[in-house]
Amino acid sequence: MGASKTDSFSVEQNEIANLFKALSHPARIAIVDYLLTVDTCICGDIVEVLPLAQPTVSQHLKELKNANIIKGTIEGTAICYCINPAIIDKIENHFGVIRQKLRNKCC
Amino acid sequence: MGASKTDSFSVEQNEIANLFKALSHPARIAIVDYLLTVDTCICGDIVEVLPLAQPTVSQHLKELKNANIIKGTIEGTAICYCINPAIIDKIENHFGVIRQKLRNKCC
DNA sequence: TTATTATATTGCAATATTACGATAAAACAA
DNA sequence: TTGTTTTATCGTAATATTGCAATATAATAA
Repeated sequence: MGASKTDSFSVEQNEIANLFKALSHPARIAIVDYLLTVDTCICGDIVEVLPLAQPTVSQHLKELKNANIIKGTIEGTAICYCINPAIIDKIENHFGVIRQKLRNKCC
Repeated sequence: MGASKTDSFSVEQNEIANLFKALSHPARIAIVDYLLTVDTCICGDIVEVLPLAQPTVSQHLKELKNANIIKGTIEGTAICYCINPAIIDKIENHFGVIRQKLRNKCC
């Protein structure tokens, strides 16, 4: 076949997998990194920072937006991007739960 | 083209992206979930738990092993799987750094 | 030795992702 | 209006991922 058997897994498992999928490309990690290097939101210079063509960057930004990892607000001709802190909390919490469960185990 | 432009990004960005890629499929999330539901390591019943054929499960386990997220030790005819706590720490730390940086920002 | 059991690998088809040129759309300036 | 700038979308080629039947391998049991 080729397509993931999404229906065979829980909503939670699919949700967290999709979050990780959004972060599973170095260009998208680089975008998040860049948004974190500056003190404010970034208006319209993301394309210049990445070693990729503009349509490719736009596509990566779209995936990060769809995963709710970044938010974009229109600001004149440019678009201002910000990281969504709630999603970072969610992922961090996911690993916190894993850590808790690992404490009760031995390997 | 089609292939990721891996060389254009830093080693760190590729590393963390590969970690997330290993966790970007619901079957692999389900495997990690399952390994966490029991108190000890699991010897040879992962295939029965997942709604996928044995070769597919084997492939997903291989990807988790390659990403260093789980470890497998041969135990007779079966293989015992465990989560690697160090990797969980690494990912959790990654988000801890992000959270710290987010504190200095406004959106 | 021959079974049996558990896991891995091979090969392939279906689908998804990545990248980018060309083009469109949206907002503003002159 | 026309031009400029910025971002999005379309179309398509190259590559990667997913899933599984068939088969191979490895360890033990009889």
